[in-house]
Amino acid sequence: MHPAILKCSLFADLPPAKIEEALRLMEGKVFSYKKGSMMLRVADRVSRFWLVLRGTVHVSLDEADGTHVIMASVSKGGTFGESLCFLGQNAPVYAEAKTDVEVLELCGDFLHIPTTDAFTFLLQQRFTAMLARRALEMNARIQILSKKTMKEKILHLLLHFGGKPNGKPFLLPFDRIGMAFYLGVDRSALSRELSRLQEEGILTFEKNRFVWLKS
Amino acid sequence: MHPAILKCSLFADLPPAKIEEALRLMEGKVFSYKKGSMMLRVADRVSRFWLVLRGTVHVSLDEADGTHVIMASVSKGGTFGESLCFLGQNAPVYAEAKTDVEVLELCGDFLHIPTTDAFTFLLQQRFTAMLARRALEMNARIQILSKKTMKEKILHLLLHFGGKPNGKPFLLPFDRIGMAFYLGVDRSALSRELSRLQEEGILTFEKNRFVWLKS
DNA sequence: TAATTATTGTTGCAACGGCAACCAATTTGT
DNA sequence: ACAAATTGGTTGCCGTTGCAACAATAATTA
Repeated sequence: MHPAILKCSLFADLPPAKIEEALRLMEGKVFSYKKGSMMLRVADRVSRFWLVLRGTVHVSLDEADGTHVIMASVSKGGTFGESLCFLGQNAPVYAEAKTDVEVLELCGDFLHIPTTDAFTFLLQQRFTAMLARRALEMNARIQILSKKTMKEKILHLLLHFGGKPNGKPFLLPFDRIGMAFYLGVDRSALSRELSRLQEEGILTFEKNRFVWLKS
Repeated sequence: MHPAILKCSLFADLPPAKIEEALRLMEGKVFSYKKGSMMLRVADRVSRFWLVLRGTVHVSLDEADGTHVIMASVSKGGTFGESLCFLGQNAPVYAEAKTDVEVLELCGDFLHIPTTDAFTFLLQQRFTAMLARRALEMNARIQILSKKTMKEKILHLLLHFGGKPNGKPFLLPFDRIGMAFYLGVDRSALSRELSRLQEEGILTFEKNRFVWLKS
């Protein structure tokens, strides 16, 4: 039983035996991918979704003009492909192992079968809740992306992931490139602005460890 | 039977009798609100969601610093509050009638009851599909918001809502303010850039009617 | 019809931030 | 241990765009 499984809201708080049962129901299989390999290609029909057990996966999209857009960066405990899986759509994106990764592949077929079995229904409910939470999460990102200045974007991101400015250090789930991507800004410009914020005495940081100084 | 109901994927293609049945199941009630009135306030417990029958609703959020952020602009056939409703969360946002509106209020309780009734299950499935599609839709918006230049944002928005550049005029579901909001840019800067695109011979427009000129 | 309000387009100014090029430090692989 | 690759920070340049103020229509209301 991999600990990352419990980080996913689908399986959180379930006793091991129930997790086994869930994995059977969802035909859970573990796969390993080498850094750089694809676990989902554009136009693939999606009928499963993925839970990342180890490493980082980038869900990306190549546009007509050749630009490469990272839609999501998923690491331990995170999932991707649920929406496409439920809809059974062809993928408009591809998923690439950014490091060596281990993923749990889950089949969504059980979501489309009516049931009165309490446990199966619980999993269906949790899946839908996951989609709902995902929508709220994306709302938060849209809110950040809509900010006009980089400073505002950064401060909102830190409040969102770091909670209240109470002097306690906290970790962001991004490296600089990932952070720049999430904010929709240039990496070097982000470094510049972060340094500026540090000079202003608003916060300090080192790598992805941040500390608020004053509110 | 209001025609806007059929624009919603929950009810699309259902015969009138089935729609009646669905509305009974979801305790559908029609409400009218005057322009400027609130149909959902911050911190309200959400156990219903809404389908807009007439007019436009803005889902907004007031931040600590006093700024006012429009999270969504919903008009005829559109819904809001589904995610919060399913999760039974308290609203982090409020919903305001931007014009006089008529909305259909729907109760989400039936979503949490296991069933083998084919029709009830169909509605549950459609609701989940709605959340999944919403996530994909938000993905598209995030993709647009992540563009670095306004020109790119505009062109992607138009491709997204107007389809292929085939010389046929198409309508955007925004006025300029709404469009600027969706793109996360300043309204007047948007007007300037649109005029520039027109000068460059890429497209023509008048109000919210646009035409691609060359690919 | 006159007055008011809403909507869209225009422009000057200043600065925010994208971009490229570079360096330093750390990590990875052989 | 060494080379190579990755990651993060710095800086100069200058184009893009936020912002404010205003003009011109169009739509609404008295």
